[in-house]
Amino acid sequence: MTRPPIRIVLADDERMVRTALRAILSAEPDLEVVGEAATGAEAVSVVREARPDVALMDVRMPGTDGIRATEQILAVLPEPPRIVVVTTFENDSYVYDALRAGAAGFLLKRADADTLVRAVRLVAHSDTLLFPSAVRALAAEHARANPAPPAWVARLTGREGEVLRLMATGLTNAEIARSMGVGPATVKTHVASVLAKTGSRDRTQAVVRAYEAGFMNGR
Amino acid sequence: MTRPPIRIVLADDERMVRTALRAILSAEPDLEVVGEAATGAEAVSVVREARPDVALMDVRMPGTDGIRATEQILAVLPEPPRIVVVTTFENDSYVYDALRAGAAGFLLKRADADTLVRAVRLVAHSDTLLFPSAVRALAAEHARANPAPPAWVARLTGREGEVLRLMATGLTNAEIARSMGVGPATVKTHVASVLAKTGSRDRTQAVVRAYEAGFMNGR
DNA sequence: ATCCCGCTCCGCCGCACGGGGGAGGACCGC
DNA sequence: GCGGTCCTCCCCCGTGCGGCGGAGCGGGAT
Repeated sequence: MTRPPIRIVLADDERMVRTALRAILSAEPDLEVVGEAATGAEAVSVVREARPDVALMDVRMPGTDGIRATEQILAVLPEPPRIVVVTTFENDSYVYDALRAGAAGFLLKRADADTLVRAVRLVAHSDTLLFPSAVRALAAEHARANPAPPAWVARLTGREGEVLRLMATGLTNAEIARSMGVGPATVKTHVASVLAKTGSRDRTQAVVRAYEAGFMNGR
Repeated sequence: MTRPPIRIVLADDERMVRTALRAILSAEPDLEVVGEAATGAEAVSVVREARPDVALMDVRMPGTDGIRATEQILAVLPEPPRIVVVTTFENDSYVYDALRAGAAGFLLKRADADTLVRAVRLVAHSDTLLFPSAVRALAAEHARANPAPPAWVARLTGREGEVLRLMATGLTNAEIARSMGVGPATVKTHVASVLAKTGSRDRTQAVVRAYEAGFMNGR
């Protein structure tokens, strides 16, 4: 069962990293590096030209980063490569973005050569492997849970934001006033502004908007 | 580089499934089925005896299901096997539970033999593979985003639940009444019950509770 | 047959809330 | 200096909301 070699594109802004990766991967007979890129934009065009099976994509790159490049590749190409996103720290928020962008895999730079090779073979050969729709669903849920905040969030002034947060904990105007150390009339003014800017008629609607907008994420 | 064979335990309540899995896996020289179990409890004891490298765990089993068995195995054994959870439908809520329980992999029953074998080799050989802490973090976030609903959720009657959902979209009592096809007085009664059962004084507080309790997950 | 519960309504009352005004002071940029 | 924004606070008024008590009706349990 001899398969054609796995075609790989490397995208990393540091030449040394690319060289190291190429050395590791080229040592395997079934792997073949067919292109390199130093920027996100370059990665997109190189992938479009070389049509690899797998792309190793660094997150931090000048210009368009690896995440955006991943999005663009998956959006543009009809049969995109499996994209493995590479980063240094595992607890990066990049992880979520990478999965959401459609990355097939996620790899740490500190990974040893064996792990790297195995990961490449894995994503290349598997149509749907270990975490098929599961990860996708989790990432989608993450996206649903952390949507892009609406425009009105930015328009809220500092005080109005405070008031909205307190509103969204179920406090009355009087309680908010005490909590903020101002008069009730002031709170009423801020509440009115919040209602206007959020397009709500109720404080209840404003609270709903706050939650739906992810404004209350983090207490 | 000849390694010792990968020791595998199969846990599935259907004998035919176990037989089929054993047939597929035994055909590979580097795989060895060292035990079978038909229930979750049995799986725990068999794994404890046989000390396999990998356990294929069906979710639906009489008594303790695969998820609980996974939890117990990982909690009890010092060097637990890599557990691959097997189920029929990929959009099961089991997926989240499996990942949260600490399953190393997730496999669909419709997977072909090649995928199955590859998955087993994969989880067996990899200390930390493609989605190391990423999946764990996502699953943890899922757990945080979907906490166990408070007791009052169960106490709500059907109508009260409907009213709460409509409240939590920012509707007034009159609008809820129209939306439900009942009189405003009826809605007031239900609202009062909801406030009492949720321990809220406001409709606003009730809405907050609804969101915090994950009551509004899914629009 | 009885009780309990859920769903459906009614009236009355007090009040926090929201709308519509206005006003003064602090800060910033042109 | 002057306009703009933000924060602060005031009054009046209408009303949606929530608390209280009561009532009829149907179904399931005992």
